[in-house]
Amino acid sequence: MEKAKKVEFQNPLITCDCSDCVLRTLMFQYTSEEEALAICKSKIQKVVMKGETIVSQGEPIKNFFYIKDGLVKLYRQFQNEKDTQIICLALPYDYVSLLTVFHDSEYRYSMAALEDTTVCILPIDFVKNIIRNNGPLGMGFLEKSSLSTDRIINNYITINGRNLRGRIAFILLDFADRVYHRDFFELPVSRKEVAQLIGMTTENVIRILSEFRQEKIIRINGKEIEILDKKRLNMICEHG
Amino acid sequence: MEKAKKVEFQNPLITCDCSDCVLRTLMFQYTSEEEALAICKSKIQKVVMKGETIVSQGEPIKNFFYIKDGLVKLYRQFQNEKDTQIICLALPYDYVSLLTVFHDSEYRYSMAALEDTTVCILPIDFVKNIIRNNGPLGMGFLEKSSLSTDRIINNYITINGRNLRGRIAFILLDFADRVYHRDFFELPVSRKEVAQLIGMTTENVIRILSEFRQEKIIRINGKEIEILDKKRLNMICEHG
DNA sequence: CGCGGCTTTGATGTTCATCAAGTAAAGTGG
DNA sequence: CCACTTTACTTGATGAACATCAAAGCCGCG
Repeated sequence: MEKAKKVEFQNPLITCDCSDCVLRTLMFQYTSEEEALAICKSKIQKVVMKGETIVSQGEPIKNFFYIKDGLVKLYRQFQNEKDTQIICLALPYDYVSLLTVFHDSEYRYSMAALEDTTVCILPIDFVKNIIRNNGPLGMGFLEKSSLSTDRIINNYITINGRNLRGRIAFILLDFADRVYHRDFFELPVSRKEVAQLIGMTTENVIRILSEFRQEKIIRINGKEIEILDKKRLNMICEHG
Repeated sequence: MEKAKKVEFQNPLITCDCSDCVLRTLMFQYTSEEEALAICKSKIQKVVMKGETIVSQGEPIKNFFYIKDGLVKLYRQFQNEKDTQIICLALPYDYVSLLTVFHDSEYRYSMAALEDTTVCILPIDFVKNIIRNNGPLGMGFLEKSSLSTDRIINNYITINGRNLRGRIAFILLDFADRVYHRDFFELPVSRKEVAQLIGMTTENVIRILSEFRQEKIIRINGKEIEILDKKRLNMICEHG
C-alpha cells in the first residue's frame, strides 16, 4: 500500500459503454439523449488495482471521479507520515470527488483503491458545463454532495463521542452493515488504516480487537472477521 | 443560552429590499431580473438576538437559511446534554444550510445566534425550483457547498491531530483571523462552548487559557481576549 | 535468505477527564 | 431592589484512558 504505483489516465484502457452503466440512474437521470451521449464520449473508465493511488492531494484538479465498483479510501497526508488521517471509505455510487472539485484548483485529499476498483472519470470542465446547462442535473449533484458530506460529518461526530472500544465497535458495524451487508467479511484495510480511520493507535486497535475476540464478540483470523454477538457490539458502540 | 427562546417566522418583521442586499453577488450573480424579483418576494429577513435558536435538529426542513450579518453556531445535541458538539461557527456569506437541506426531510443540526444576527430565509422548495431552472445558479451553490463542507472537514482533521494546547491555539487563531480579523476581540462563546467546539472539557479549556495567560501569550479579561504573542501561538498550533 | 512492513503483547508514562469545592456573575421572583 | 437560585468560571487533586516504547514473531517479496 505504501509503495502504491500511480495510475496514468492518458491512455484509457476502456471507453465506457454507457448503456450498461450501473450509474445510469445517477448521472443520466436528468440528462437528455444528446447529453447522455456526450457524457459517454467524454467518460473513460479505468480499473484500478488494490493498493494503487487514484489521485494525490496537491495535484491540479482535472477530473471528476466516481466509483462504479470496488472500494476506495479518501485520506489526508501530512509531512509526518504517522499523522495521516483517512476521511472516509467510499463505495459505488459515492461521489467522493464532490468534496473539493467544485471550488478549488487542487485536490485536497488523496484517493487509493482498497479493493480492485472501477473508476469512471470525466473532465471536470465538462461536468461543470453540463451542470450549467442542466438545472435538474445540478440539483441532483447537490443532493448527492449534501448526502456524502453529511455522512462524513456524522462519522466524525460519532467517533468523537466514543471511547476506543466504542470506536472499534462502530467501525466493525460500519463494515458489516454499510460496506459488506454481511457479518462475515475480509477486512480490506490494515490495522494501521483502521487506526487512521477512527483516530487511535495501531497497537490499541489490535488490543481491542483481541479483547473482543476473548469476549467472544467477534472471531478473527488475520483479515477475516466474523461478528458473533451483534447485540453486544451495538451496545458497546452506543454506550462505550 | 440554554433557555434560548424559539424564533417564529410566521410573521416576518421585515421583507428584504434586495437592491441593498449584501448577498446580491452570491445569490443573484447568476439569476435573471425576473428570478431576482421572485427571490426578493419570497425571501424574508429576520433579526435574531444573541442566544436565540434559529432552527432545531429534528424539525421538518422548510427553509433555506443564510447569514446576512452576525455569527451563528451549528451544533448537534444528544440525549446526554454534555455530549453536545458544535460543528462550526458560521459567518456572513456562509451557506450553513447546505449541509442537509438538499437531501433530507429534517434538519440534522441546530442553529443558534452567538451575536445579534440577520438571517435571510427562503422556502426550500422555492430554492430547489430556481436551481432546477437555472444551471449556473446550481453550479454556484455547488461551489459554495463544496467550500463550506471542505472547511468543516478540514477543521475536524486539524483539531484531531492536535493536543489540548494546540487546539486552544488553533481556535484562538481562528477567532482572530477568520472571524474578527483582529488580535483583540470579545469571545462570543462561553468556555463550555469552546470545549464543545474543539472536543475537550470546560475545565481544561480554562486551565489552558490560564496557562497561556501566565506564559504571556494572551491577555484575558472575562470574555475579552488579546493575543500578545502570535508567533508563539502559531508554533503551539503547529507543533503542540 | 534476509529485509521491511505488519501484527501482537507487555510494561511504562503522559495526557487528559473526572471529581470536588469555591468564587463570581447573571438571571428570577417577591 | 434585594434575596435567592442558577449558571459560568476557576483551581487543585486524583485516577483512568490512552499513547508510547520495546521486543518478538510473522509474512511477503526481491
